[in-house]
Amino acid sequence: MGMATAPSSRPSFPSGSLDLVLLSLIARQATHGYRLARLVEEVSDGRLAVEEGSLYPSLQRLKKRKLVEAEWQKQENGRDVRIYSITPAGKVALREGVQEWTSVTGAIAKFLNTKLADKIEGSNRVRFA
Amino acid sequence: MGMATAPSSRPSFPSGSLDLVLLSLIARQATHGYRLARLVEEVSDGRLAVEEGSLYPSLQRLKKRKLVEAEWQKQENGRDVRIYSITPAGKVALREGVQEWTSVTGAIAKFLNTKLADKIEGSNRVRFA
DNA sequence: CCAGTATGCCTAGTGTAACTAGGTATGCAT
DNA sequence: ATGCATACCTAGTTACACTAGGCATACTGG
Repeated sequence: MGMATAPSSRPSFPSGSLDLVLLSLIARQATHGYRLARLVEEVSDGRLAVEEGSLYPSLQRLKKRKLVEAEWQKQENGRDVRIYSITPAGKVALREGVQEWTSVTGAIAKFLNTKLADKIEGSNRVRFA
Repeated sequence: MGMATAPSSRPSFPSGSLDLVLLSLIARQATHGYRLARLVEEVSDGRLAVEEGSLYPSLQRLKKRKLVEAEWQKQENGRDVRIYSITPAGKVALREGVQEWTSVTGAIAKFLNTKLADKIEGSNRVRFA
């Protein structure tokens, strides 16, 4: 309590996944931050949302790690937007990151979905109780 | 140093997943903390590892939320261990948590795996640039 | 004309959770 | 007796998603 708390029902990005999701979007098409936020909601059918306070820091992290480049561009509507595009290093990091993420979430899914009874019962390999 | 002691690049749990994984293990069989750590490594074939500095705080969170109960028990080998078992509320939370986790990681996987080209190209629904 | 809304970018501060790096203690081998 | 595995715990660090603002421009309706 106290704070604006317990918004526990709001879907959020598990720590570490946001950078990867944004990088994957940028990899397919260079765009600006605001549109990335829209794409996240659109592609996930509203199941995910990036707050701007998460979005821009994430983009800065990607930029600092040289996985993306940023460039100011003037749009047709006259607005100046920062277009982010992926770098070669970004493509490598994306591939590795996806693999890592897939591996970890796959392992976690095994805990959450599988019947582990046999694994646990047959666990006399583990010598204690 | 002691035990398995991960090479520092060892994959870690995305934020929020550890409580869920531990709860799922406890749900199948009441056990103590140290064994949970072993089970995590064993079941995940070494892809995941819980450090003790993550393990015990996680168990305390679960206990505080009344999703598990803890009880000191003497083992055959003479050691006193804290046995954690799931509560009815824990079973509910586990079911909901798994569903939530599955939904979120499923949505994320769509970004990471799918060819989004059409989705993005056909994005004139989004009226800007 | 002016208000409101959507677009667009940014940052300081907060809370949480996984981790680092210790500490304590016992049982069992060597 | 010296270490090693077992077993538990906590203080402090770090990373990051989020809250809660601020700033500025374009377009719309009244």
